[in-house]
Amino acid sequence: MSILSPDFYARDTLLVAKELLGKVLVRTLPDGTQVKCPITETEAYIGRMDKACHAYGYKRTARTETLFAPPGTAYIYLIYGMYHCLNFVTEAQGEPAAVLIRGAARGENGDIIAKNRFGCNTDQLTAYQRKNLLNGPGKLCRALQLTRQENGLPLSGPELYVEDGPAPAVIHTGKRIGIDYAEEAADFPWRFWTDPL
DNA sequence: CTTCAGATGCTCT
DNA sequence: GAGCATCTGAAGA
Repeated sequence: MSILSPDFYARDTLLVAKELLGKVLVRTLPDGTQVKCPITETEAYIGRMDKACHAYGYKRTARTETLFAPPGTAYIYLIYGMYHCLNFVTEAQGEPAAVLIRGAARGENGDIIAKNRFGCNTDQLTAYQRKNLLNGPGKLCRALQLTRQENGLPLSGPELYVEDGPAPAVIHTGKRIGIDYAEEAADFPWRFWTDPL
């Protein structure tokens, strides 16, 4: 499998958000273990026109600085005081835009995910826990040990990158989650997800 | 299955 | 000081 290059990310954010579905997120943990997770849910944020984007109107602060980094950079921030969200910077450099990774499926070395989320082995999970391992941005970052320390990492690897993968047969589209404050942008249909694998 | 409250700390005004 | 791109456990239907 080939690693997606910066060229993949340096395109229209909505297109990248849709094409990321089915691609495989690869996280190399500090101990060297590689965990792989096919991406199942994404959202687009485009500073140029999107009041929900942290860098709306090209607002440049300490936090949004990463959104102005080259396409193919990881933007990770703390939300609600205790969870992290993983994004990939998109568009041409200087355009603050990104794709939020909201959900994924369990792939290679999935045992690590059960350990990080619930502190037990995969076969000890309840059916409910099994279905809710990676279906949210905070859960994903917890499972893959991603924090603000990993903010700004290039997606060219080795700590964090995306491999090519099969496009899903069906892509669902809808409103984004948790941005009711964003006025008209709250209704933009910029959330994309696949059927459960 | 559903709703609901609480946790918790960084960021910007 | 206010607000936030969320999650969990408890309680009710």
